[in-house]
Amino acid sequence: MEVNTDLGWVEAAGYRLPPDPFFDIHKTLDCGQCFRWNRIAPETWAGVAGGRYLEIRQDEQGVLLKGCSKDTFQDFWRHYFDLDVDYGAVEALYQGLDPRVDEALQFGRGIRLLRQDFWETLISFVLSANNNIPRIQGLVSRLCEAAGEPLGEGICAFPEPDAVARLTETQLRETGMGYRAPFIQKLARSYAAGDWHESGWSGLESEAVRKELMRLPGVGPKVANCVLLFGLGRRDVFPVDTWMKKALATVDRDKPEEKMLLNCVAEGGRCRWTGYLQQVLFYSARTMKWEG
DNA sequence: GTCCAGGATCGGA
DNA sequence: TCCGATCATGGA
Repeated sequence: MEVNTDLGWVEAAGYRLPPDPFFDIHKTLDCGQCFRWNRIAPETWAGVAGGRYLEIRQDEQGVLLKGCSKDTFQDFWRHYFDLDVDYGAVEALYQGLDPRVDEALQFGRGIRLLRQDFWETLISFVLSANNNIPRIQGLVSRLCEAAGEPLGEGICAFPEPDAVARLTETQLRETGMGYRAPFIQKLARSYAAGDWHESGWSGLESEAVRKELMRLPGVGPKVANCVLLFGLGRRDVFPVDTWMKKALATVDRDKPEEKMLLNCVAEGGRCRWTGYLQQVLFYSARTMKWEG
């Protein structure tokens, strides 16, 4: 018997996915994991990934990938949106362990961890250092305009390593990236030259890959974890940024019911899906401006 | 004017 | 190993 692995179906307007509480495109695209999606209407986002432009809409009928064929969905977007992972089961791993975690899980329900391109994720998160999300989006956008392949109507793909390597430091600084320009230039030159490649890390544990990433210019502990989580599909890492520090500062370390947060940050707290927990906590902390 | 943003790097203790 | 100063930029 043939197994039907279709997740949705083709309509005149594009590819349709039925309503799913564990796929909210607004939370997914607005939770700080990606920088190339813009909300162009209350229900619609436009973005570029893998050299493809997409408009995606969510309403009572579910999610619509506009103008998307079945093949394009199966070949690319299905994997990009991580649609073969059961996020209900992931959420269940952390329910009932900590009141603050429960709140964040409910608030962030619908977030999916995107499987983004490694090179784009690396550059984007090096630019993210000591920066805010709207400004990071602007930097990435201007870098794409400066060196990315045009896709039409002022839309450009994320630039290939050699295209970035061809930019002068002055051209890089014109995007507004400031002191991060030398980092980006060194990364592009070494990567384009084939000095290193992420395929060499496929057999390594996440902690070992993290050490390799941290040898690269502009990559510290936090950026390395974000690249692992969003660009290498490693879900067993827990990036700690300023928002996470604010959230953690409100934890009463003497309350055993709030140990979950601390355990996930601690070395011994690593588990297969702690990256998802981190993401819903980050989304809650940033959106609701957790202070204490 | 000061503070902050999905921090990293550097020099010195 | 750990700590503080410094690093562009722009919005609040």
